[in-house]
Amino acid sequence: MARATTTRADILDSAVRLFAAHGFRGTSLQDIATDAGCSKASLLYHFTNKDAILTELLAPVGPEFAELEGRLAGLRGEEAARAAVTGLVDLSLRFRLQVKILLQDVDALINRPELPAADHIVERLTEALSGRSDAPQARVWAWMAMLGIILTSASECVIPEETLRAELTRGALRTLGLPTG
Amino acid sequence: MARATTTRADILDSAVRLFAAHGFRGTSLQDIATDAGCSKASLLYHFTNKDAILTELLAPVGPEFAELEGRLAGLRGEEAARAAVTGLVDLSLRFRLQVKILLQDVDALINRPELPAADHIVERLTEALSGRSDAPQARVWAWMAMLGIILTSASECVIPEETLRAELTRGALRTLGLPTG
DNA sequence: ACCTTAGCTGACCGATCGGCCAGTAATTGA
DNA sequence: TCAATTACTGGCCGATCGGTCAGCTAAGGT
Repeated sequence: MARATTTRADILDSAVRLFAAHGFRGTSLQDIATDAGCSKASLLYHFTNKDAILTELLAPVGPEFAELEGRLAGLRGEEAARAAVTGLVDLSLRFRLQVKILLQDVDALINRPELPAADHIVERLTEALSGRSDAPQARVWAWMAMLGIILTSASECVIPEETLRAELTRGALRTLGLPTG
Repeated sequence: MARATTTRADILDSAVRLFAAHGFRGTSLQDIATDAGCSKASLLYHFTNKDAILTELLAPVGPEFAELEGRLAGLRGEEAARAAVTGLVDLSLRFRLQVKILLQDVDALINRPELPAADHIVERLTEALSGRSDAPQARVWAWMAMLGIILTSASECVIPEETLRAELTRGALRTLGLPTG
């Protein structure tokens, strides 16, 4: 019988927190080992290499995502769209730490002194929507609109610029609950 | 009179493309120098260090963002929200390469084999919205909704989960142009 | 013709990285 | 009791990183 050690679980716990805090590349094996209270060599005894740790952390996401895709295949039109939205919301909330790993490197760059804090724009948007900056739904919509605009513009390169400009504006206004007139 | 050399401009041109393709950390000084057709030492003759290159690339974004914030300060309510949206769309499209730098590390992680390609869900959403997968506005809205959900969920940690779940769903449905019933 | 300077380079440096390996201590089943 | 296995470690390795430096070359001003 194997001894009831918690080292392996400790490593995974430390890794997911450090990856989420400093990014995958920004976290060294020594960082993880120190945080987990073991040696770097012990870490590489439990995992073949650094990548294997990330792989194991992301492993549960894949099948769940595939299941959602399978569910969508049997649906059409508005029903499919609604299922996709609720499924994505559910997955995003259940794997928040994993998503935060993906986001970390973006944060590190967005918080550079040459760039303005994105929070300022979100704050303005939230105030504009609610008059008060602490209304939860206004904050969520403001974040969604801002991230939707900024990140979609970088991902969608095949669409003509004018079309993209018009549709990004329409989509964001609708996200905020404003008429697209 | 100084000689009309293009090395400095070549370096900036190579850097922005390589940063956008492989991320800041994923691009070495040697990579940039090779692409620009000069030595690494020459690169460090024109720029004090690696960070200075990124700083210069991001420099034009800051003032423009600040100007947008200033414009928003003089507006209220729906007018402010509309100005924020059109301003954000404009900035995002004008600094697409810079935004792509921020996004690159996310792409590198999202394209791991354990994670499903996000494009699949976008494809399903687009089909659900339009019946045809090549309708430009449907693709844009699908991307906006997906990125809005996933990334907002990681950014908004203070809001109670149930509120977040409800508002993410409402916001995404509105982005897609669907009733939030 | 000569000096200054801008532009550029190869060689090198210390630090840090992921990863390897021989060896050790402790627990286990026989 | 003892060999085998598990868990773990310190020390080391090669590679790569960002960055430095002395020195070369050629263009310009005088």
